Amino acid sequence: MAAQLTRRERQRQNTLAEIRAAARHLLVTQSPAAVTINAVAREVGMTGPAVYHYYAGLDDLHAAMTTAFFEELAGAMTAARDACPATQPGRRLLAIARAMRQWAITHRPEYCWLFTRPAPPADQRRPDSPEHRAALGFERVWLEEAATLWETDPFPVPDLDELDPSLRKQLRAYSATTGGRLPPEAAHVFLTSWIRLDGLLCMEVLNQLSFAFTDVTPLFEECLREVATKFGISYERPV
Amino acid sequence: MAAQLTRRERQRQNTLAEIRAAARHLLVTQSPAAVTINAVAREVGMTGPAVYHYYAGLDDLHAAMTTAFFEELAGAMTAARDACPATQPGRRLLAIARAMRQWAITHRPEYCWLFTRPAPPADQRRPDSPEHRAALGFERVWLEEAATLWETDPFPVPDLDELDPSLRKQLRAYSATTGGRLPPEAAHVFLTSWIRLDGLLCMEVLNQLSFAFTDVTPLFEECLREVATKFGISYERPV
DNA sequence: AAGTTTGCTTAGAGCCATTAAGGAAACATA
DNA sequence: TATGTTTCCTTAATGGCTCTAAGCAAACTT
Repeated sequence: MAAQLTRRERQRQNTLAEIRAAARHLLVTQSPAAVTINAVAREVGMTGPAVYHYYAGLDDLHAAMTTAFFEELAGAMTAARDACPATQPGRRLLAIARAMRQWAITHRPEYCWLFTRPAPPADQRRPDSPEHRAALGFERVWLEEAATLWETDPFPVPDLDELDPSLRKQLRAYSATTGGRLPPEAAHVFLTSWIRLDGLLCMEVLNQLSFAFTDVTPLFEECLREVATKFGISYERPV
Repeated sequence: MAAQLTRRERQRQNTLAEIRAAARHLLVTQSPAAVTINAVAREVGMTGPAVYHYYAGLDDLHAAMTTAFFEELAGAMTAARDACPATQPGRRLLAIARAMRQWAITHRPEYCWLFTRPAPPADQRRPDSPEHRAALGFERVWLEEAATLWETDPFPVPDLDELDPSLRKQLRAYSATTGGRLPPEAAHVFLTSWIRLDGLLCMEVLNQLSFAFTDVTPLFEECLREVATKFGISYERPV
């Protein structure tokens, strides 16, 4: 399909990627604040205003970075998933979680970027922006596998009637967004597991655990073991 | 003790506080990026360079904000704690956790600020900076109460020998920093509980849960119930 | 009453984002 | 091949930012 592009269009795509790479390089080697139009321009050997021919402004460049990071992260997760047989969604789920942390700690600035980017409240987002679509694609990897697990080998769920009414309502709403693949009570297990894993990861990459921990891996594996229990799958040590 | 200060020194303290207030106002009403020396100066009716007579620069002002936020948060937690009798550390622990979330969601920009401020790795911090001392004071509220609970009514702990060796080592090191008030196995319960509560809070304030939840309160209370179980204390509904 | 400290001012260097205007090269077309 | 158009990039300029330097005036000290 690249061959279908004209020479000019290919050049343009190259430059777009080069600019993104320069921006990422600045993020990783310096800081989020160092990702400026001018600094990026210097990095690729242009003047500042030239960058505006490729990205509409700083916000647009930032959004492109976010999109690229989400896609790369989701790619790492699906790759790890596909290394396990599709007949074992439990193992796949663990593989996905581990790949996610692996990407997060080997690309800490990028993961922090994703986490701390100013996320507007749900009611004022552009659901069709590439950024949002990439974020959805990322979320869906874990969701899809949990749904498959639920369908092939249902895990124990809490009694809906014993949950807080407000929570029940929210779970029903979320269940609907999965097209009913996960009923509300299964969504509860799914979401709380997700929150525990991602909450831990969030604290780790944001350096909020260094007051007590130098290596969070065993903590993550412990968390994973508990999540495995919740999902009714057997925990296996990482290879 | 305020009376012991000269008139000038009192004026100076007033201006320092006024500048901090203006900075906070900008943070809350605009964004973290809006907290600039010039904008703050405008807010208090000075020119930019005048602010440098009060704070050494933007970083210094930011650090002062962080310190003030930590102190206010710790204050809210101790106040809630002291509303419960000291003879019931379990109830106090719950009160502290709820006060922490309450402050976090009523002062969301400030809590995000604390969480996402670029925290340098543990090995390159100034342990005697006001910022660091305030952060310690905040952490200690929860720690002290857990230690008291442990001393008066020890909670169930995991077998140290069954923990990952690396984790064991880290727990021992952390236990030492508590002056031995919490042995390593109790520190494990303490730290994992902390991480679950704070991890959830982190995701909430960073808007990472809005894809599924509009009201995180029942989720937090569920989490608190599990934490209560871990600590062997009775969960009680919030008043 | 004179000297010192303090609190502010303006001026200025050097970043930054962004827009406007224009030149040169590449491409398309007559 | 000559002409027109699109594309890429430039410089210039506006205005915001951090921060330093120099200096004035009021307030304190002696």
